[in-house]
Amino acid sequence: MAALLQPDDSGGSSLVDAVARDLDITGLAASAVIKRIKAGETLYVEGDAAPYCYQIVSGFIKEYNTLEDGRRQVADFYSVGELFGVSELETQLHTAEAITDCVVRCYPRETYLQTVASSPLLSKLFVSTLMARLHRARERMIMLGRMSAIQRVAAFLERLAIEHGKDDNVEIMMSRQDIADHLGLTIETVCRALTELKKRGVIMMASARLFSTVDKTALRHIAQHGEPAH
Amino acid sequence: MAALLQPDDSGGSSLVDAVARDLDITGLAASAVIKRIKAGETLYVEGDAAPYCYQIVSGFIKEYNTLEDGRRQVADFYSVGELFGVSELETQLHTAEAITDCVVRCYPRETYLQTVASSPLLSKLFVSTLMARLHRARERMIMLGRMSAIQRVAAFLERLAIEHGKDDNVEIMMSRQDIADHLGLTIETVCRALTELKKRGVIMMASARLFSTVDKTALRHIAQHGEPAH
DNA sequence: CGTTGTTTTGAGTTTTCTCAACATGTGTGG
DNA sequence: CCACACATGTTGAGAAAACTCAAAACAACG
Repeated sequence: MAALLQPDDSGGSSLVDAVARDLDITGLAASAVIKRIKAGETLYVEGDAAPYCYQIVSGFIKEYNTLEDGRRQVADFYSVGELFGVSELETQLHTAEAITDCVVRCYPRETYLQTVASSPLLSKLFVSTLMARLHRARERMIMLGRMSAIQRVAAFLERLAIEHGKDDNVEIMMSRQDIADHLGLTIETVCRALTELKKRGVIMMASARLFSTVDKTALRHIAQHGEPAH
Repeated sequence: MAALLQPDDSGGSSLVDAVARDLDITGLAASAVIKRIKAGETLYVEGDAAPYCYQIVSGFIKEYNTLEDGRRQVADFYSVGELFGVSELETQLHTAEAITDCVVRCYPRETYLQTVASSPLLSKLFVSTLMARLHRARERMIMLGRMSAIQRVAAFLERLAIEHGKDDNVEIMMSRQDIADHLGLTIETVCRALTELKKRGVIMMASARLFSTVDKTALRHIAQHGEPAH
C-alpha cells in the first residue's frame, strides 16, 4: 500500500533536465537568457505574465502561493538542473523565490514548448518530467491530507536525506517557515516535531540547518506509522 | 493572490480528451479495448502492472491511495472523456474504483505514449492535460495544507457546481467518505460543514446527494476566507 | 557587543477527530 | 405493499492534535 509514498529519485533530476543541461539537444540554450538573483528575491510573482520558463543553473528555489490572509503554501522546492515555472497559461500561477543566491537559465516559454512538442524524444522526456511532478504533488497530497505533524516532518527529512544522497550532515536549505508552509503546519509544530525526533534518538542536529539520520529504520517507521516500532 | 484557487474549467475536459474521444485522431481507438465495470469495483489497484491507460466513456471514477492503517487519500475524481491511469512507470501508483457503473476505453499504455510523442499536435494536447492535472493537484495542496474544514467543503461544492455547469440541483456523485478522503477530513467534519452552510443559508440540499447554491457570493467568500462576508 | 532575525520552548485555546448514538434511505423477501 | 436489514448520513460529547500568543535562547552581522 501507498507505494506512492516510498521515496524514490524519480522526481529529482529527470533525464530531460540532464539532457537539456549537458547536451543542449533542444538547441535552445542559445536563445536562453541567464539571470542572477539574490537570496530572498522573487523571480516571478503569481499573476505575472509568463514569457519564460526556467532552469536552475545553481542555487535553490521555492515556488509557493500566498493566500489573502498572508498564509502560504509552498508547492515545491527546486535545485540544480530542475525545470520550473512552465505553464501552458499566459500567467504564472505561483510565486518563485530564491532561497539561496541563484543563477537561472530563462527559456522563451512558447518556443520551448514548441520545440519540445516537435521532437518525439524531447516530448517523451518532458512528459516524463511532468509525470514525476504529478507524483510528487500527489505524494504531498497524502502527507497534507492524512499524515500527522511528526509523520510529515519525518517524511520530509527522509526525502531530504535521499536527495542529498547520504544520511550524514544533510543541509536543510530552507527556513522553518518554509518547511511549515510546505507541510501545512506552523513553525512551532515543525520545531516540536524535530525536538521529538531528537529526543527519540532518530536524528541528530549539529545545528538548526544541519541534521543526520541516526536510525534510518525508525525514521521510515515514524513517517509511515507515526510511532516508533514497538 | 492565489489565482490557482480561482475555479476554472481547464482541468475538466481538455482538448486532448475531446479530440481523442470524438475524432480519434490518435488512430488508437482501434487498438483500444472496451471494459465495463460495476459501481464499487476496482479497475486497478496500487502496485498492479500498468499495461493500459484509460479513458472514461461513461460513468464516474475515483483514484486513491490507501495507507497502512486503512485511511485513504482520494487524489482525483474523473468523469466522461477524461484520461487517467497513465504513468510512465510499469506499475500503477493509485487504485481506481468505479463510483457509478462505468464503461472505459483501455489503450495499450506504451503504444499510447509512443503515438502521442510522435505527433507535435498530440504532444501539445497531452502536455496540456498533464499541466491541468498538476494545477488541480496544487490547488488541492493549498486546500489540504492551508484551509479550514468549512473552506475545503465550500471550495469543493463550488467546483462541483462549476463542473456541473449550473448552481441548481448539482448531483454529488461521491459518498461522504469519498469527500472526506478527498479533503483530508473525517465524514463527521464534512457533515458538520455542510450543515453549517445550510444553516447560514448559503446552500440548500434537496437530499444528501443533491445540493443547490443559494448564495454564490457567500459560498465563494467562505471558500476564500472561512467566514461569511460581515 | 548590541541589533536583528530565526529557532525553540511554554501555556492556554481552537479545531478537528473519535466514539457513540440516532436518523434516513434503499433494497429485498415475505 | 410492508417489514426488515443494511448501508449511508447526521448529530452530540469528550479527547487529541495542532494552533496562537508570548517569551526565551541562539545565530548572524555590522
